[in-house]
Amino acid sequence: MTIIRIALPVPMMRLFDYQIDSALLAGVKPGARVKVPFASRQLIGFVVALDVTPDIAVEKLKAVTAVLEQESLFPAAMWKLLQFAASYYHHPLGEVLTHAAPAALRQGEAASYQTVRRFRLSHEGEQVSLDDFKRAAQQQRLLAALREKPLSATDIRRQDFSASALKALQNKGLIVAEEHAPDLTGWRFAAGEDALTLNQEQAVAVAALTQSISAREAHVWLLEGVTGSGKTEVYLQAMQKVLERGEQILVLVPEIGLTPQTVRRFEQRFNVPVVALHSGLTDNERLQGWLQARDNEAAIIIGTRSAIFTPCKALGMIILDEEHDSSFKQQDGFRYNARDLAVKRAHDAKVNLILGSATPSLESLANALAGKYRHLQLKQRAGNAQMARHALIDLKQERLQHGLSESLLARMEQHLKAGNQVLLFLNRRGFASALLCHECGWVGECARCQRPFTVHQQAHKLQCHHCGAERAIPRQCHSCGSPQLITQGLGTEQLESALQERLPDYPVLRIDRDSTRRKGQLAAHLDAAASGEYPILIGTQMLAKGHHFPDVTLVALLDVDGALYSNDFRAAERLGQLYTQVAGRAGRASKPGVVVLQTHHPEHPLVQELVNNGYHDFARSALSERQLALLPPAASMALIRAEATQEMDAQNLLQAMSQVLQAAMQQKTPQVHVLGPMPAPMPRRAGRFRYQLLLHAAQRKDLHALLQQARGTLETLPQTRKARWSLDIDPQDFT
DNA sequence: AGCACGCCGACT
DNA sequence: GTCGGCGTGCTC
Repeated sequence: MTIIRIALPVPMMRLFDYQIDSALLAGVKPGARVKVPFASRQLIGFVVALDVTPDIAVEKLKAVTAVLEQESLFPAAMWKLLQFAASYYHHPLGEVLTHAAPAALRQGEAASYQTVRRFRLSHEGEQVSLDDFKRAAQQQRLLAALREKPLSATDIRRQDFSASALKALQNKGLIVAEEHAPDLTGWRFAAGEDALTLNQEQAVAVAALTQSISAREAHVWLLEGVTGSGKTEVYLQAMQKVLERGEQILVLVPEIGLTPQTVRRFEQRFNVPVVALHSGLTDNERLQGWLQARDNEAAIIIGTRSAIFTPCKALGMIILDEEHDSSFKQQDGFRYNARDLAVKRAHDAKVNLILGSATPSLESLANALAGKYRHLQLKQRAGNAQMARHALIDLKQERLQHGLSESLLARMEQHLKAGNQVLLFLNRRGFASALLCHECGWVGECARCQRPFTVHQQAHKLQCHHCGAERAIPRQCHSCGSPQLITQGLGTEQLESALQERLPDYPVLRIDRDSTRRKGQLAAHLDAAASGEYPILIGTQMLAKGHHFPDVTLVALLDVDGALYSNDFRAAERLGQLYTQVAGRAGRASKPGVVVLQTHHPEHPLVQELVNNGYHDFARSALSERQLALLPPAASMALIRAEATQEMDAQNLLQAMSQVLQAAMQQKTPQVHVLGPMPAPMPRRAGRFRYQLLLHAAQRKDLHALLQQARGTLETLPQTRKARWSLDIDPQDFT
C-alpha cells in the first residue's frame, strides 16, 4: 500500500490523500485520473503527487477505486500552466483541472480516438462488373471509387456520393462497413489560396513577425490595427511561416467571433486540418478535437476562451483576436482571463503571441508602451477605404424628441435622401427604462432587485432586466391609484416607433436581443440590414461587433453619457472601444462614413480626445489617468463578492474576511488596502443582498502573497455557511 | 459543491 | 402515525 495525493473537483483549497494498492499504482504518473470514494459518492480526480506522507492517520485514508490511465492526461506544459492558473487565481486545483479537461474526460470516458467507419467492396463487390450498373449511375460511380480504395463516411460525404446509392449497394451485399482506428499520420502544410498583397504597414508587421518566427524568438505582439486595416491577412501570413515548419497554431476569438466563415477561411488558405472548438459540439466531438490538438493531428485550433486549455504537442504560435473583448474573462466559477493565461502559456512554450485589436485594452497597451510587448500598428485601412469622419452634437442646446436631437434628425434626413443607410446605437432594449406615476412619483420596481422594471410595450409586460421577472403593465399607480402612468428613459422599441412616425418613408429594422430571440433570426436580420431594404437600422451593443454595413454612411450613438461619469473606472474605456468599433461598421471607399456622438458633455476631455484624435490618443490619455489614480493596470485588484438572503449574513462574512486579511498583513507594513465591506453597485439582485470587499495593491506580488497566506482561512470561516461568496482576481466587472 | 443527518409541520 | 422542509457539518 502506498499513499497518493489527489486533486478533486470540490471548492476547497485542499488536496486529499488516498491509499492505493501497489499493483494498481504501478506506472501511474501525476496528472492521471483516478476514481475515489469521497464522502458518500465517487469522484474523478487527478493524481498530484505519489508516495506522500499524509497529514492524517493512515487508517482514516480510503482506497482508490480505479485508475483511469497511467500517463498524465495533460502534457507537461499544460500541467504547468494549470498549476500556475490555480495558484494565480487562488482557485482549487481540482476544479481548475476539471474545468480544463473536456467534459467527456471529466465524466470518466477513455481518452481515446473514436473509430471511423470505412466502406470497402465485399468479395462479390470486387467481382461484379461495372457494366451491370449502367442504369444506376450513382451506384456505378461509388463502386468505381471503391475499387481504387476504401472510403470513410466523411470521404463519401465530401465527394458527394449519394447516401441512397451506398445503402443500396450495402443491401445487395456488395459493400461492407468496417470500424477502423483513425489513421494518425499527422499533417503537412500545402499552400492553398494565394496570399493577398500587403500595404506598407502590413508588410512591416509581417516582416517583423516572420523575422521573429524564423529566429525562434518569443515575444508578445500587440497588433493595434484600425478596423479594416487587414489584421487578418497579417495573422495569415505569420501563420504560414509557422505551419511551414510543421508547428501548430492556437487561435482564440471572442464568443461571437467563431463563425463557420472564419474556419473556412483558414481551411481554404492552408489546406491543413483545422479543429474548431465551438459550443455546438457534442462532448465526444470536443474530445476528438482535444486529442487531435494534443497529438498534433490538427494544425490549427480555433476556439473561444476555454480553448486556451487545449494541449498542443507542437505549439508554434498563439493568436488572440479582439484582445480587448470582455468574453476572454470568465465571469463565474473559475474566473480566469484567457488573454493573461495566453501570455503565460506563450512565454513558457517560447512561442510568439499576437494580441490583435482595433481598440486594445489599456492593460495590453500599457505593456506595449512599457516595452514588454512589441507594438505593431496599422493606421490605414487596407485598399482604398477611408476612415470615418467624427462629429459631436451638444445636447445642452437642443430639444430632444424621443432621444433624438433636431440636428441629428436633420443629418439623418440628409443621408437618407441620398439613398444611404443610417445606423443608430442605443444600448437599452425595450420601450422605456421605467414606468412611473405622474401624480405621486411611484416607480414600478422589481421587488427582488429593487430596480425599475423595463417597459416592453410590444410584449405588453414589465420585465426586470436583472433577474428576468415579468409583470403585466399596470393601468393604475400601485401607490395612489392614479391612471396617469408615464414612461421614462428611451429604449430601442420606442425609438423604432418614434422613427416610423417621424420618417414614415424609411422602413426601420431593429436588432436587439428581443428581436433576435429565435434561432437564426440574428443572421436573417443581419442579412436584411446588409441588403439595404431598411434605410434605418437600430441596434444595441450586439450590432457593434462582427458585421460591416457598406451602405451605412451615418452612425450615431445616443445616450452614452452615463459612461463618462460612471462609478466603474472602466466605463470610459468601454465607451471608447464601442465608439471606435461602431465607427468601423460604416462606409466604404466611395462612401466614407460619419460617426455622431450626442452628448451633454462635449467638453469632456476624453470625448474631445476620442472625437478629435481617435482611440489611439484617447487610450493613451485614459491610461495616464489610470496611472494618476493608481487604478489598473497601474495597480492590482482583487474583489471578494458575497450575497445572501439576509443582509447581515453577506456583510458579516466580508467583515470577518476583512479581519482575516488585516491580521495576515500586520506582520509587515500593510501594502494591500482592504476596502469595505461595501454594498455592490447593484446592492440587491434576485432577492439577495450583495456586498463586496475590494483589495488594492500597488504591487501585484503583495496582493498575491496576502491571498496565498489567507485564502485557506477565508473558506473555512463559519460565516461562509450563510452567504455565497467568490474571489475574482483582476476583476473586469464590478456589478 | 453535494450529500447525509437531524429535528419540526401538513398529509395518507 | 409518516413524508419531507432545509439548517448544519463533513468530505482523505
